Amino acid sequence: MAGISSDVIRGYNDTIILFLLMDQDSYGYEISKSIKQMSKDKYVIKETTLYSAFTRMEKNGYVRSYSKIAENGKRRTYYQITNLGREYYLEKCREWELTKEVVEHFIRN
Amino acid sequence: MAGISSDVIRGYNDTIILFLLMDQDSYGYEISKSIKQMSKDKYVIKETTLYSAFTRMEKNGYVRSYSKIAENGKRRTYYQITNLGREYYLEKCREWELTKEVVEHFIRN
DNA sequence: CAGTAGTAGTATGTCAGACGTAGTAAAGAC
DNA sequence: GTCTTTACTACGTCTGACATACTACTACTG
Repeated sequence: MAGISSDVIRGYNDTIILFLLMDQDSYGYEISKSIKQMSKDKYVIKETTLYSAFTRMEKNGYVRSYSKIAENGKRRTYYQITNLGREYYLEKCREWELTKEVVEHFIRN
Repeated sequence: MAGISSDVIRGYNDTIILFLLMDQDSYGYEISKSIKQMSKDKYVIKETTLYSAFTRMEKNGYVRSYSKIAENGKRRTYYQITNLGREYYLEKCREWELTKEVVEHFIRN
């Protein structure tokens, strides 16, 4: 078992992305690199998963997007977390604690 | 937030059910009661989710089913975990530990 | 100077798991 | 004699993740 299967992390991709937007705006490629790095290569988010998460979260009002020309002259789509996104993130964190507690009753080490 | 949303636990329903079959054979209704009780009402599995998990796991060779007439004279479908099911369960437990480690990097308390 | 790797995405369609709704049927509770 | 609990089955829908493919520009590499 090299990495993490998608169904396990399902429902937490949004949370992970929002976490990375808490302190500064960011864009797809950078976020995917951050996830890979922070998880020590244990989780590499798929591009399509990432970008569809952005679309969904923008629709839900958790993030806002804007275009910016980066230092290298290339256009990038940046994402900014909204207040609603921050609330959602914190709610998901509480939910995670609850889930963890429940699941661990059924795990044998 | 009363309970746990389905997408969070997704991918762990099979594991939870297999855990409850580790020590003795059981059937749908009993398993659903056990989950509710062990999670202190924090997680109540939907009937359709439970029974479709049985079907899937039987197809995958993780459980075996047989009909039995219970004390009360009613017919019940019992499920028994297989060796493959036990292996799968242990693999999911290891996966859970890994997932937990990864997700917690992105959770703020 | 061509080819490859990295950066930064978009488009389209498929699949699996969870769930909503509904229905069946028999036993026990009030 | 109706309501609740027990014990399922059938069918259709939705969502998130993913496979595949494509665009386009930059940097490096031999």
